[in-house]
Amino acid sequence: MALRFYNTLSQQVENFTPLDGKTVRMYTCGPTVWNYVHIGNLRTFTSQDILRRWLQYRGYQMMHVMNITDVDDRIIQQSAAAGKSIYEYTAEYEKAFFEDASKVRLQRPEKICRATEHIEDMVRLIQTLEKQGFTYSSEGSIYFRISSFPEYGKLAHLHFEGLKAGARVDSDKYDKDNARDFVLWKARKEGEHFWETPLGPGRPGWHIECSAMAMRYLGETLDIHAGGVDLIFPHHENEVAQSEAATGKPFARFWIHTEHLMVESQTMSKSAGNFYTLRDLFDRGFSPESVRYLLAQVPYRKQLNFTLEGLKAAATAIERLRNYELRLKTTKFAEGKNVKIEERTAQALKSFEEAMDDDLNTAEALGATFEYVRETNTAMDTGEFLAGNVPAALDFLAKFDSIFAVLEPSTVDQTISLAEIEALIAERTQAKKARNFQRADEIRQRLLEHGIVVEDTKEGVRWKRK
RNA sequence: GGCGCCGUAGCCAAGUGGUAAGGCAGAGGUCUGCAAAACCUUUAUUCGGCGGUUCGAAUCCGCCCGGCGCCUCCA
Repeated sequence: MALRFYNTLSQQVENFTPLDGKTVRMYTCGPTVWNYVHIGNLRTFTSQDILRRWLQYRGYQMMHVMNITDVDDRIIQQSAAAGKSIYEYTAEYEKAFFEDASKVRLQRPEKICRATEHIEDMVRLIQTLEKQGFTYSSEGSIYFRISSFPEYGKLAHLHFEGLKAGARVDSDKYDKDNARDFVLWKARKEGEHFWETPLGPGRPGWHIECSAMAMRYLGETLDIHAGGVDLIFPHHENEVAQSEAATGKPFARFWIHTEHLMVESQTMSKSAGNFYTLRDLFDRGFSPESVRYLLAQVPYRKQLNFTLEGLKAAATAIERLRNYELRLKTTKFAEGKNVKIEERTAQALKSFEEAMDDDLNTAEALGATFEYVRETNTAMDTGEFLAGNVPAALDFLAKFDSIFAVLEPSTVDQTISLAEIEALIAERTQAKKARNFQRADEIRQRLLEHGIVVEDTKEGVRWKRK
């Protein structure tokens, strides 16, 4: 079966191929850098990371653009409260975002772009819309007239015909013809950051940045546009309207949206305030890999219930995979190659790939992986697994990790050197030979304090980092 | 009111017409000086409830119950 994704636009799973057959041009809505990102944000970014990793696995080149929203109402408000310029204020959170992103092993998009550095692109796009009659001005602000774009609502599948203008929204405080019209350019307000432009002094509306930057770097029609489900309306809907009104071409072929997560079965939102940041979880002793694993294990289109118990389970599951990898790398298997096991390895890889091709079914992909691990562990116990089977097994594991990226431990104790570890282990082996188990256990305990676990196997001692 | 999603073992979760993957936790066992690791056995005759369609349904249809989302800033 071909690679396929659920497309919000069609509400169906569709086969995916990039327009030019080679390079996937993808735009994702990045963070608004007004605060630390929380795990809800990270779920979306992690699912997009899995998406881009899988596209690359399938042989495509990536041209992935992610924006940084560094000017909006909250930023203006918060920076003013902190007595900083918006640039000073957002620099701190942008830096924190990239630190967090790298902790959970998000690949860096090919292009990162800041809204404040693309004001000219936005102005030009607004001018194009003005010339074509899609806009109107009111008190220095410029609005998009949704009644001029008949397909408005096609992404979010909302139908507005029956609704009276202003029926649901308090339109008094806006100088809009229709309450659902949205602002492209906001007139300057006293004390607020503004740009002097041909449109007059002011700042961009929220939606225009994504259209302007996406089209600037990716052209008028993107292969994929992704974000969290809450962005479908109005953000993405408005992007569709303004972009397609300007170009007359489809803005994005695939719209891929990640479901929200819940925390301990409660809804989570910035406004509700019940959210964890990555830093909170590190403080509780959880590793970045555990967070990544937990976020990645539930398919992106399903709500994920984030719990601390789930994080512990994730940590244990990762341990199991690491132990398996260690066993593959350290065991002296009998010579030869078991054909049945080679076939089983190929089959496991195929199951893994088919699961990922199927709209990124990570749960199924993990199932295929663990099933294989259990079966080959058994084969190792019975001696059926031979030295010649190791390369293919390691290859499968490497492929798994090229997507999930959890096998490499991220915390390494630097207070003890390799030489010291080896020396202590040698001493312990001697102590054991002399049946001085007290000394042997003492050494094992001491190493454990450095996060090193010593294991006695049939073939001798081996150690690993916890 | 409109649109959409979900409800599978203690927890997480796959499976969308052919007789319940996987992970974690629990119990027992093998191995071990003790551990660790690994393996084995065990844990849902059943998939929110009630009807219907079918040779056959967790999977399709109807109704009901429960949870969530969007229609307003939000990943």
